Amino acid sequence: MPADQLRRTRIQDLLQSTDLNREVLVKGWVRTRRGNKYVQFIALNDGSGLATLQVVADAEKFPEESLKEITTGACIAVRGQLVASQGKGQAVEVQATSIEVLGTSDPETYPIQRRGADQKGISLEALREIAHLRPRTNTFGAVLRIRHALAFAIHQYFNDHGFYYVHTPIITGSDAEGAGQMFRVTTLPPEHPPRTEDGSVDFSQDFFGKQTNLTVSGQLEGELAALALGSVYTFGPTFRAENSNTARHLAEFWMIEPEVAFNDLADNMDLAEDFLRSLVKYALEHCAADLQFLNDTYDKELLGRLKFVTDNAFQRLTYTEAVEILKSAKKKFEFPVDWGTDLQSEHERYLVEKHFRKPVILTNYPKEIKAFYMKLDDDGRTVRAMDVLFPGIGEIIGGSQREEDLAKLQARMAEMHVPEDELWWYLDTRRFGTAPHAGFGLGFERLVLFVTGMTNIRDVIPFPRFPKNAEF
RNA sequence: GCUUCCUUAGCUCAGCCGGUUAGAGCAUCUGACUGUUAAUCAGAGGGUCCCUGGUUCGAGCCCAGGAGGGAGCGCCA
Repeated sequence: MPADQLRRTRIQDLLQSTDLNREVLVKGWVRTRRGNKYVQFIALNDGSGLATLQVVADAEKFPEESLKEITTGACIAVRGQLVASQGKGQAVEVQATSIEVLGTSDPETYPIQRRGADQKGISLEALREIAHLRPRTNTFGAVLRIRHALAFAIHQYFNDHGFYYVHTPIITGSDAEGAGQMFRVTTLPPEHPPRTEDGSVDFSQDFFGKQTNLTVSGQLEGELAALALGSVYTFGPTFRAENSNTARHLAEFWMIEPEVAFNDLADNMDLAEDFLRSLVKYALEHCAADLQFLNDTYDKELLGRLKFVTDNAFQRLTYTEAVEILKSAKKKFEFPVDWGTDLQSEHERYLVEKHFRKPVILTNYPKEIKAFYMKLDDDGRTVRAMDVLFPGIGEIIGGSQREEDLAKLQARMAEMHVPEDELWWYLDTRRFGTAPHAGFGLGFERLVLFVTGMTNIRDVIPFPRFPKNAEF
């Protein structure tokens, strides 16, 4: 094949190739270059995997002066022979015949230099300041590949189980979804918005002719779709304008929300558990090298924890049973446990990490501490809610069987001061062919947190959005 | 939003009781070395000690205010 018709090969594919002594073309970013006046070695990475390809440049073809621009961070295209390696660190390498520098990288100012001996390298906090370059690191390459694999596995799971992917709106006309503070969407001039006669902002002149916000949940629209298509799910961005400063919250995050007609709470738990387990299993099977790297680098118990989730049933118990366990626990809690109040992080962590030592599904919470749309239990005190609690993460899933009875739903809305007129379309589902149904929300980044073993949610999304930060 | 800790070279960090010209490792640059792979060895350059004000003969260090960051909590996914 003529050289100029040669097509680029992904480095990951080359490293697994047994078809040696052929001409190849690779393109990627230089991790390191080292050597002497006779031979130079370039470690090249193209993002197709964690491992680098060793490119060998002999001095007879490449005098050292010609390699000046091949510095850490530079982008190069290499033609050469794929050969068995003479060195010990790799099975194959590329003996270069030509190297083209596609993009230089000033070594004095490129911030991601190779990590040296006896030092920790750039901290995750420092990398957050250079989020535009951090995908070049081993850690973020691994996290982003795993994030992709999990997203793919989610679609595959639902497709294989007869679910339809519905696209719920990102801009919503409702501000009564009950899931938190919303970001306003408007095209009105911020300095001098049009006013009505009573002095308030005249949103009838806004783009949509009314107040609009970014969605905090696709659930209500998901319920509409489930009551037509049977089994559906959403997977999209979600926005919360809460001033949350924690390692588990983002202002912009991705949420997966399955909703299934005719499912009750037990079906909902079965779905959540099987779903989570299959996603973890997918990652273990398809991201072995990246997970091994994260296990070795950050958390020696990561792989063990993931395998534990795939091999063991989650512990299911009611809120009432959990309160009894916590009350009889010897541990002194900062906040007292009492039936009717929501569990604190320390209580959830005790149940998951100390008492059961496995993922826990808590159900049947007091109605006062849960959303208006959850189905009332027969005792009139609790609702058919479920929270899935994971070690290190806390609440990874929140869901419920929904109240399908129109009168009971309206009564709950009145109790909780949810305006009926804004949700007339939602109530219509209970007027026309209502049906039992259930669903839940899974925070995608919390799933990625658990699977990667990262400890801050800002490190599992490419460009995190959180209070006081919308750079990049 | 609350509590608490932190901010010194590109990165990771020392810096004693407030006392001369600010320290290390790595990175970067220069040189040496015939296959390296956390390469090795020698040398060099590199500082708004987060900002503002104060105390003091003298502040990286003490005090006040501000900014930014981490951890924990609340809200939740």
